Parts: sequence; structure tokens; C-alpha cells
Amino acid sequence: MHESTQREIDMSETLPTSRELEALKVLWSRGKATVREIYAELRPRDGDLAYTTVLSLLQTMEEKGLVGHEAAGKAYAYHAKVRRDSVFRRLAGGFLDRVFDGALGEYVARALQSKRPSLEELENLERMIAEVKQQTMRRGQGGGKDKQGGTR
Amino acid sequence: MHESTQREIDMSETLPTSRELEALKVLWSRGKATVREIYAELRPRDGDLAYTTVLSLLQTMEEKGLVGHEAAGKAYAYHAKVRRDSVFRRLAGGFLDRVFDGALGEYVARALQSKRPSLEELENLERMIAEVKQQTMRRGQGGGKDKQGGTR
DNA sequence: GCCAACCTACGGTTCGGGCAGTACTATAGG
DNA sequence: CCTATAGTACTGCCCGAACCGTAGGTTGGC
Repeated sequence: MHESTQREIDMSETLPTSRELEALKVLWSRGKATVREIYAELRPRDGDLAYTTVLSLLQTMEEKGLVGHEAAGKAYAYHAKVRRDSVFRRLAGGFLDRVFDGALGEYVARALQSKRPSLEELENLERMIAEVKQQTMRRGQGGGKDKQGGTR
Repeated sequence: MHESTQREIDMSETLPTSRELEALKVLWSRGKATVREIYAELRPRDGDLAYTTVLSLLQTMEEKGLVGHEAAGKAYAYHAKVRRDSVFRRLAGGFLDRVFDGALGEYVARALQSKRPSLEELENLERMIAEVKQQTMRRGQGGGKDKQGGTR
């Protein structure tokens, strides 16, 4: 039986805490996982972490609507109910606003200072930004700048 | 054994919480400020906020080493003891690592999705990245990967 | 000297995150 | 049937962030 009675799809979608995010990462990469599997992945990185702690974590997350579960054998198989992109986007947006008051320049600059990216990463960033720029220009159209020249 | 002169350069300089960061922003922009002045700036954005709450906040921050104070008239004049750049750099670095596991690409990409930057901002980013790229190339010279030591 | 205004110090409350122990339940193996 | 095993459910503890009230001190005006 499926009690997927989706009453009240709460928008506001609560964001995951740090620990919850770790669990979500496992679920996103696996599709679904039992408590024990998640525990097995979290444990090495965190040294001493009790199994029941992970269980509690998942239960809390279910209340928040972050995950769901279904019976699988004698255990539960949990799965993410929020999309990876959405969570990351809102996390980044929140951080950007809260810390940098929306100033993208500083947001990126400080990260660059902190991390010393490789040349490859930098070129990736260049490509990404160039692409967003194209989209923006197409959308805005009246931009004025004539950066259009190109191979294409 | 003698106690080595562990002056304890405060290598882990506690980071400010959200509220504390708000207070720090005021101090950075003013140089110094009394509790009442900080209160006056925080109040409008936060609706109901008691004066003593701000006072407590500053006292906590002083214990953490984030701010200092000196007598000024009959009140205290607080001033930041941590540098703006340093705080933002560590904040961004921490977020980048904790959420994105150090993946700069996603860090930037999600922010771009969340914010829809203007053309001007995008061009700023391009300039910034181009510059960092130049530095990196000069430094690495042979394309060698950059060692990840640095300021920790 | 006395009062009002303003300040700091200190204690306490509330809430959520993180963690883990204990109790209960279902199941597989003998 | 009985027991060991593995799972979930429930509850509580600890700590830090955020918030605020009250007590007590200092100061300037009268």
C-alpha cells in the first residue's frame, strides 16, 4: 500500500544541517540506502559515530521532508526527497546573501583566496561564466556591449 | 621540560556566528562603535531586538577574541580585532569545503543559478579569474600542480 | 544631596543540532 | 519453540546561539 498521500507539499522546504547534508550526499550518489550503509560511509570520516545516531538523523530528516523510506527486507531503504541541485542552489544563495550581502564578486574572490585553484579549475570557471554571460546577453539583448564575436 | 613559548597565535581563530557577523560588519565599516550605535544599525533590519541582547553579543564576541573595547565617555567603544578579509576568506573556505567538498565549480555555479548576476558582475568575475589565472601561471610555470600548504 | 538617564554585568530561558543509550520488534537459524 | 541478531522507536543529554530582564554602577542636572 502506498500512503503517499501528499497532502500539504510544504514549500519553504527546510534546508539540511551539516550532518544531514552528509547523509543526503550518500543518498544522492546511491539513489537509495539503508541506515547501515549510510552509517558505513559516514563512520570513517567521522571517527566515532554511533549507528543509532545515524538512525536518529534519518528520522529527523524524514520529519522535515528531506527523505522518505520504504521497507526493504527487514530494514528501511531511505531515499532523498529533495533534489541535489535545489538544495545546493539554496544553500549557496543563502550563504551568499547572509554573509556577503549578495556580492558575488567577494563570494568568489574569498573562495579563490582560500583555495588556490588549479589552472584547470580556473579555465572551467572561465567557460562557465562565459556561458552564463552569453545567456544573459541573449536574454537582455539591449546590453550594448558587443562581445559577440566569435567562432560560431 | 620548560613551557615552550607557546604564545598560541590563535591558529583557529573562532569564526563569528551569523549575528556576530552582523555586528562585525558594522564595526568594520565604522572603525569603532558603541553598543548603542551597533544596536541602532541592527535594530531596523531585525524588528524587535533588545539593547541588552546586543550588549551580550558584544561581550561574547570579546571573550572569543573577535572584538575589543575601550572606555569612551561613559560607554565602551568596541572595535573589531579580526580582519575583514581573513574572516570572509575562512568563512568562504569553510563553506566551500563543508558543502561542496572543495569543488569550486559547483560553488560558483550554484550561486550563479541562485542570483542571476548582471552583465557587469559577470565581467568583473571574468577579470578576477583571468588575474588569478595569470598569477597561477607565473607561479607554477611548468604546469605543476600547486602544493596545498599555505595559510591554514 | 538627590534623582533620572544611561551604561554594564550577570543570570536565565528557549530552541535546535548533534549524539547516543535503552527498550522494543521482527526475523533467521538451530 | 527459542534465542541471537539486526533493525527501528523513543527519550534524554549536552552545548552553543540568540535573546532578554533585572540588578547595580556612574554621571550630569538641579
